Parts: sequence; structure tokens; C-alpha cells
Amino acid sequence: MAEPALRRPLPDQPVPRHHRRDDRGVGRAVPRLPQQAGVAVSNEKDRVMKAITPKGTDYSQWYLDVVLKADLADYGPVKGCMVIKPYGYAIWENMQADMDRRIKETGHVNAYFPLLIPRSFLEKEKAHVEGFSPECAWVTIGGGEELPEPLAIRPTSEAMICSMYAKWVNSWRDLPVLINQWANVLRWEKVTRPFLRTTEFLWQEGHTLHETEAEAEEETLKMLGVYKSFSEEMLAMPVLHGRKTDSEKFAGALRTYSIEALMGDGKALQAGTSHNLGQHFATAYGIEFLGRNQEREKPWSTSWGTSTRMIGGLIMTHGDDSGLILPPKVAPYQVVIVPIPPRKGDVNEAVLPKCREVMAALRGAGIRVHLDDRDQQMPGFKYADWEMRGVPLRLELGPKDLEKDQCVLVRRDSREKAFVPLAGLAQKVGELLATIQSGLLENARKFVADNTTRVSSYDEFKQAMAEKRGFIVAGWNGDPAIEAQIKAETRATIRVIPMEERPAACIVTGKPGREVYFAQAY
RNA sequence: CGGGGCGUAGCGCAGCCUGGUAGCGCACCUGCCUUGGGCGCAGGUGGUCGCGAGUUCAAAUCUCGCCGCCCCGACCA
Repeated sequence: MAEPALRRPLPDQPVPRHHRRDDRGVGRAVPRLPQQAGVAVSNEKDRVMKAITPKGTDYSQWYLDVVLKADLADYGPVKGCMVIKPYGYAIWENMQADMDRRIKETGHVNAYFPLLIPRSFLEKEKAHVEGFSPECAWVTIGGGEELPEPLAIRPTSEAMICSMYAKWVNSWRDLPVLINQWANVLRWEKVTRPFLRTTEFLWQEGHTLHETEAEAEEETLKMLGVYKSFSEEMLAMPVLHGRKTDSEKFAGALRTYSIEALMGDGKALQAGTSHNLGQHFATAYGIEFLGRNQEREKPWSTSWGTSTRMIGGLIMTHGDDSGLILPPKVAPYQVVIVPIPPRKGDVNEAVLPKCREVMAALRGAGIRVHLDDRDQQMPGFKYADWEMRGVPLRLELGPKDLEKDQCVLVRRDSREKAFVPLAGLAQKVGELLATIQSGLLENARKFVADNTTRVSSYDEFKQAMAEKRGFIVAGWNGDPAIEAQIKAETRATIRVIPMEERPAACIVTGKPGREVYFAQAY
């Protein structure tokens, strides 16, 4: 069988894939195939129809192709509002289940707060309302009548939740309040991209109250740590973590921390944020409690969130020119079984029953398995199809394998192929999945390391930004004006200030400062 | 919000310049055949050409207006 073909990415012609009814590739720097009326390139027409734009040709087109071709999402009728399709939603459910477990293990409970927020509520915290007003959507009519007060569709829930907390908290004994909610939020975005920045998105938002500033800070950092380990352990997506500069801080926060991942095109993606809100919201929303010393006090609050944006990060961290590559821990199907039907007249009709048997055995071992028993598709089609969807392991089982009591396992990440005895298969599969999971993280870490540049002059900085982007470690003196200047001149912004302080001279001014991580942001 | 591109079948496109009532590939349906890397053959289904005006005997095609979508940039999660 065509062993060499196994190692070759399928779309071996740079063919821009388009979607919907637009972008003919005109005006874009991408090659087009010569196109006669109706005659797609003859011997490769299928390949042409199904291909994904190679990353190197057009990274953002590659991303959109993968989202659509892997069947993760589709565009809805309203700009920026996507449908998360079952396959994409299954990934989210896997992420959600694990994140939920981590949130609960750190002592939080779930609740649900209303979607609609009265304008007067939102307006109580000045910086907050200013930060969100440009992207807020308002409901002004209800039941056919104009409302006495417009209602905001939540862009985030601090206003609603803090208002409720004001009712609920009376004593230091009521603290801490540790509540999380899973919800949708809406932010009116000018530029949208599936998963990365959508008008409506799904997330979890934790909102907590604490007796002291130290406790609030501890909570803020604890959740940042939860996000970091989730990202690395589940998504195999390595992240930097650290504090945001004032210009990147959440509207109304005292301090914002974030985790930042590096995408395949050298841009950074903020994948989760955690805020120490100080007493700003307690003050604005009138949350007070009677303290241990019998005096009225204001609690310290935090909030932290991760969203469906992480799915975008997942795609761009691992995907290749054949499509998605999913870490086993979040893959809806960890193994897909492709049966190779017996030839006509072949007495061996045991292939499908055997596949079902194998599926049952793997499921019994807790492995998520799908049997692709569609009889109208060729095996080769199925290989390409599931590769596009990123299934970590493909299991082929045909008449020849039955004779030898074996099957064929092919890894999505390395395309390595192995003949494996059916006896003890579940254990072998489990091991392979674990290997793939850790291998993906390792590769991603290597990518980050290879694309992190430490510079000591602004010239080096500019050169690094022009040549490879990625993370750039450089000295900064803490001046927002310098930060703005660097952004204007290079597009790089400070992604995080690392937790550990390392002194370094500012690359622009030469003044004493500290090392920070720069990158162009998504 | 600025720049660019594009709206014709589910998807990708041709037709438009030079008006005459819509075509190709894939997908889909039926049958046969095939199945270890995107099978093959034959026959089918499917479109008020983004919307609205105008010009004309006649508009996918020409004119004007509107709407939408994608990409790049600015801005913001």
C-alpha cells in the first residue's frame, strides 16, 4: 500500500480554499488555479474541492478553512454570531467539564445571573461603564412598547452580580463569596472572527468577594494558575502568565493578570484573564459587611474568565495543512475506526462485527471511539475526512488484519503507522493517546521557545518583529508613553509583565526598568 | 471607522464587456459497480441570478440607490 502517501500532507497544491459566497482570491496575494468553465483541474478535482489553504499561503484563510472544514462552526445570519456545530461544541463540552471540575475543586460553586442588566446598574462603576459602553447592545423595546429604562445585554456580569452581592452580604461570616457562572455574553465588535472574537460568546466568569486585599490577590493568582494548568494539561497549549500593564487592564480593575499563548503565525492570544478588582466594585455597588472589629467594611472582589476563544487557540496551536489536530483530552473522538470492507465474494464478512467488538472494548476502557460505518464513502475519503477533523488516532481494520488478529493504528500528529495486535489493544491505545497528548505540548513548547527572542536594543526589537514576530523579551521602564510608542512603531504590545522581576534597561529610553514580554496581539 | 474584494443551486465558479429569460464541477437522490489514501458508469433533483428602483419590446447582464459578507488596517477581549 502507498506508504509514502501516508506521510504527505494531502493538499499538495497551494489552493486557496474559500468559503461562503465571497473571496475569489482576487486582490489577494494567493495563487489561483487556472479555471476553465466548470473544469476544475481534472485529475485532482476532489482534492481541489476539499483542500484547506496552506498555512504558509495565507494564515488567516487557513484558520477560517479549518474552522469550517473541520465542521466546528458555521456563520449565523447576524454578523459575528456563529453557530457552534455539534463537533465544535463537543470540544467545548470537554473543555467545560474539566474547567468546571477545576473551578469546583478550588472551592467555587455555580449559579446563574440574568442576561439583561438595567442601564442604571451598569453605570455605577465609572471606568467599567466607559470601558464597555462602545460594545454594549441595548434592548429598548419590550412587548411592543418602549422600555422606561434600556436594558443592556451583558457584556460581562460584574454589574449584575455585584448588585446582588450587595443584597446578600452582611457579615464577615458571609465571606468569602466564591461564585462562578457559565453564560453567554455579547460585545458589539467591529471585526469578528470565529471563536477568536465573536459578537456573542460562551464563557465562565467567576466573581468572588473577600475580607482582605491579600485574600483577593491570592484568589486572583490562584485562578490564573488554574487557567495555566488547564491550558497546558488539557489543551497542550503552553502559556505565559503575568500581569497586564495599565493600558491592557480590565476596565475597573486594580490589577489584571492573563495567560498568553503563541499562535502559529507568531501572534499572541490572550487565553484567559484574572482580575483583582480591589474595592472599586464594592464601593460602586454598595457591598458592605460588618467586620470582625464591629466596623462596616468593604469587601475586595475578583473576577476571572475563559471563553470559547480558547478553541481558536487550540486550532492555531496544533493545526497543520491537513486541518485540525486535537489533543486527546479534548477530542470528541479520540479514536475513529475505519472499517475496510471485504471484497465481493470474499467469505469474510466479519469486519464490521469485529469493528463493533473493538469499539466496545475501547469504550469499556473509557476511550471515546467512533465507528465510521458509512458505506457510501471510500476508506481513503474517511482518512482525509477525519484527519481534517483532527481525530488523534485512526484505527483501520480490514480482512487482512482479521487473519492476523491485528489492526492498523495511525497517529494524526506524526502520521506514524503501527500494526497492533487486537489483544491488549485498549492499553496500547491508551498509551498512544497519552504520548500524543504530551507530544503536542512538547512541540508547542518548542515552538514557543524557538519563537521567543530576548533583545537588548530597540533595533534588535524591530528586527525581531519584522522577521519572525513571536514573543520578544525586552526591558521597559514602566512608562505608558513608551509602551504606546513601541506599539505605534512595531505593532507589538506588552502581553505580560512576568511575576518574577528581572531588572533590565528600557530598550527605548535606556532608563532602569524590568523585563516584559512583547508580541503582536490577536 | 478607513482601504480592498465579492454577492448567480448546499459549496466552488462561469456567463455580464457586446441585453434575448441560466450553465459547469463537487455535493445530493436512484440504480449498477467498487472499497487498504479523497472509486467508476448511467440517469436525476435543485436557482424569483443579494434587495429596490430605473432604462428597454426584453435585464443575471446597462444605470442609480441600498443591504450583506470576506480580507487588510485602526480600535477593542
